[in-house]
Amino acid sequence: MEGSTKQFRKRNAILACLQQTHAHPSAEMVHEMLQKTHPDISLATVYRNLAWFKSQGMIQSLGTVNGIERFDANTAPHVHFVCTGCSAVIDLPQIAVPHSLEADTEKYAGCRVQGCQLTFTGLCGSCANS
Amino acid sequence: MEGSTKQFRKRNAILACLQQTHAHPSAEMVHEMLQKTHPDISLATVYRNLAWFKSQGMIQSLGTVNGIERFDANTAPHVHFVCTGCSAVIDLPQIAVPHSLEADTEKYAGCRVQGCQLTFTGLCGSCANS
DNA sequence: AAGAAAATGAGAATTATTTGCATTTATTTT
DNA sequence: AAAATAAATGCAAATAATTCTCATTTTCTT
Repeated sequence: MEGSTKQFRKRNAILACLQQTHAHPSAEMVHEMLQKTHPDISLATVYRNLAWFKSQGMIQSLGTVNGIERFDANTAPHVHFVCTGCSAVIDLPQIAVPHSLEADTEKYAGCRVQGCQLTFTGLCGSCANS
Repeated sequence: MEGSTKQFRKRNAILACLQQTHAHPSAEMVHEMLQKTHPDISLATVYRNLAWFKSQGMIQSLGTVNGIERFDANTAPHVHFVCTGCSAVIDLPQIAVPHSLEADTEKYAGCRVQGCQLTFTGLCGSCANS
């Protein structure tokens, strides 16, 4: 056997695309980025595979920005900044949500916390100067 | 003149509806809640007025839960918990995002922060026991 | 009361996303 | 290695939340 060299070529391309960018792309952005190397990939396949990776916990969704869902291959919890001008999403790996807030949430809401998302909004550097 | 008693009756009803609930309703939930008192209100009017209140900064959007936008009459920044089981949204007024994180964000992302949203996800009390 | 402006209802239009189904590609079995 | 099975894909149609158009009604101004 020669390994899994050719398995799931398009699926792999979609995941690789997400892993190689920091743009937190939408399905359509992923589709467009793949046009160069995989011009025959269908938008439905991109949607299907993003949903599949998400269900497997291999990627995460940031929710929607302007009604469009954005994805991130980095599944570790981390903070984001979303620009209301250009819809860019920027990672903030330097910032952490204090652990104690999770315990407080479980206490006050009587719930079991599984995830956490902190998003700052505003104008990015370029949009602030224009 | 007898005041503004009858002005914008439906618009007012929509805002009052949002202010009287802690359910963080969607447009359709607002429409349904209003059926009892305003059975002739149209869903388009609910959407239109929610968008208008939002543009005026009188309400805020929590973003989408399961692809559906949810609204909150409380415009003060506060933390939310979203149940992945029943899509309920719970306020956590007891919890605050440390102020320093905003300054850190501006520093690391080179941006101007205008808003902040912290959302915990997981299972609410009822959904955890089922 | 008349005229201007704003709000509304009804349904069509829009748009991101999902789905059905026939076909292609990969994996397993013999 | 060929046949049989399972998974992945493309295409186009279907969904579903939201927005928009336009004729009508309500409210505000004068």
